[in-house]
Amino acid sequence: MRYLTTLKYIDVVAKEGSIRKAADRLAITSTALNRRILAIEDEIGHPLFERTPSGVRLNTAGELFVQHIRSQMSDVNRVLSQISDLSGIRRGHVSISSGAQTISVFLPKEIAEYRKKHPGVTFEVLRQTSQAAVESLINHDTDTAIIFDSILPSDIQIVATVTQIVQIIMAPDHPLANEKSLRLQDCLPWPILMPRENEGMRTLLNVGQVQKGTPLQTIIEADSFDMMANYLIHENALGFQIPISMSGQGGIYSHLKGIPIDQRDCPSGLLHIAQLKGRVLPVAAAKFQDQLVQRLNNTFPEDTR
Amino acid sequence: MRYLTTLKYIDVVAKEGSIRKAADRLAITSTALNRRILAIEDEIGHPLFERTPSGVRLNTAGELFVQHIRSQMSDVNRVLSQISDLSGIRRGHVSISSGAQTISVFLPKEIAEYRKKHPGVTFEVLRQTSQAAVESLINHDTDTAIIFDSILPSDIQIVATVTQIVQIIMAPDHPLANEKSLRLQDCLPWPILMPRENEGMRTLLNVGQVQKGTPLQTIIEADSFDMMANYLIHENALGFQIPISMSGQGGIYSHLKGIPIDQRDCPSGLLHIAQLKGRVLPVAAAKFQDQLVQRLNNTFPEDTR
DNA sequence: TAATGCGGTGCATTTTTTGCATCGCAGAAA
DNA sequence: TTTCTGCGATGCAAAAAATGCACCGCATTA
Repeated sequence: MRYLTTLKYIDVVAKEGSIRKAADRLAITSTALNRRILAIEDEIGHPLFERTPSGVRLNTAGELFVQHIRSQMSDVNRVLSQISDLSGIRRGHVSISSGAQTISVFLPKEIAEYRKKHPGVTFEVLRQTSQAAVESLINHDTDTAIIFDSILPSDIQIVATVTQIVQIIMAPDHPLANEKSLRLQDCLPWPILMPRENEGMRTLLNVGQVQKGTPLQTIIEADSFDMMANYLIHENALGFQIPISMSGQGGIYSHLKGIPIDQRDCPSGLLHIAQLKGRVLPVAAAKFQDQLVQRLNNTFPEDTR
Repeated sequence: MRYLTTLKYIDVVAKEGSIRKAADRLAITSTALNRRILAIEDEIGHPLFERTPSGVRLNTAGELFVQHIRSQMSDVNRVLSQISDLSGIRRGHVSISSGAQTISVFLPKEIAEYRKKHPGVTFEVLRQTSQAAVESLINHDTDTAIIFDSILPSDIQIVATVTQIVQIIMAPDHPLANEKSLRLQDCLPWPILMPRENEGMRTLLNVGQVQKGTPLQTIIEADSFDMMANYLIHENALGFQIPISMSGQGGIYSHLKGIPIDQRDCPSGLLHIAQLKGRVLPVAAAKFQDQLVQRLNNTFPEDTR
């Protein structure tokens, strides 16, 4: 969209923090870019950027304006895809923020299924922490997010929520593999693979550890659940995972055993589907989100609100 | 905003239904305008207008796009006024849809009070029927609306609601002037001034008339409540009005007597403050709306939800 | 059948945008 | 300290885009 170029330029400058760098990325001269910015600042009657010796930085007005720009640009895309829809074929692009828990098993299956129905739709999947996912939603970088966390800020709209009980995973020949439920004490003798601090699950586990003062022997801290799962094949250690990550057939998790932690030791977590509040999603994204919500509610119906 | 010119042009063309007329109004040549439209249609990859021998008309894609345009333009204004706010003074513009009931007494008072606090804010008041008010909200022609009607479509967000009992108004020396409450039967002997069909109040009165089969002697049908009120000074007739229209001191209503209709004959009406659902209002409009809501809730606290 | 009013197009002109060379300025490096 | 580097801003000429004029083809209407 030609009429959005200036806006796009401003957005890039804001992101790069330098007119020259942005100009480089946009394949134009810094002069041209600089003048466009001066022109629009003049039109608004208020500067948008603060000039520093090392570049530019958004001021308050700029923050407001850039936020507006992003919302406009994503709205244009939505309308454009709606218009494309009129010709029959569903085209579009969906971009998703996902936690490490759902990205490897759950999401590929859902995307594949959606693309069977609408081959014209393309996807973009970002693996992010909860905070990063929230930021991406706010910046209009992603349309929808799957977030494993208890609390979300108020400018995020929660579209669906299911409860996920944390499970302890281990090799199938592990001595604990036949228990029905495990307490944290039971894990003390074994080496532990722990999710990293900024993963939502770690928060839940911390509750248990702090409350009970249980000193788990953490031997590996990682932000990849797949890596941890694969490690369990080689050493008789214990890892953590939530049901949704293990739901698919095939893959590493079919060779592992998962046993729920006793609720007294570790609260169950909440898995949310979320989007930016008040935003109208592009058709493709909205439909895909619908599918996610339905799948979640059907797969984990125990959640009674 | 220069980058919005093309959008603005499209909006005008859509409204005028003709490129040449629109070009005239925009003070440019039809050629230039025509080419801008062709260019953007080309860019979108889909025509926005249907060409007829007598002009152009929006097609479905166009409808979608124009709606988007309007929302963009009003959002720009909101952001711009927010940016102005940063410099201290509150500037802005509020445009209001109002029914005939509130426009002459209630609104002027509220606007005057608001402007005492924020002299930089300008106002635009449209006297409209409920349906027209709803349309104006949807088209982003107005920011907020005061609507006297029972049901509103779902794309309108009701911000506040108060109950208004219909009153029968008359000269203070009218034989009925000392009653505490009146039934429709009591009005039969007197000439009646009736609001027009598309006023919300008429709907309420119809309920009573149809139910009871009461044949009122309507001598004047008008869409101006002020006109009807002024008429009552000259003939011993009866008119209708709701409390909010009479609340101010001074003006014609201080010389008239208002007596509530018995609830069995005429249901009480609902007065709503409403806006377009999902829309973020400009600061000035939002603040003014807040003031209206507070005033309404304070003046008519009987509404207990 | 002529006249009117509509949107679309070729071409010259005007306006806007861009790129190049260059300035002044403020930290970083020597 | 001085030098150097990288930043945004600006004057000027070239390139690109938007505009206006004259005109076309077409459908409706008087």
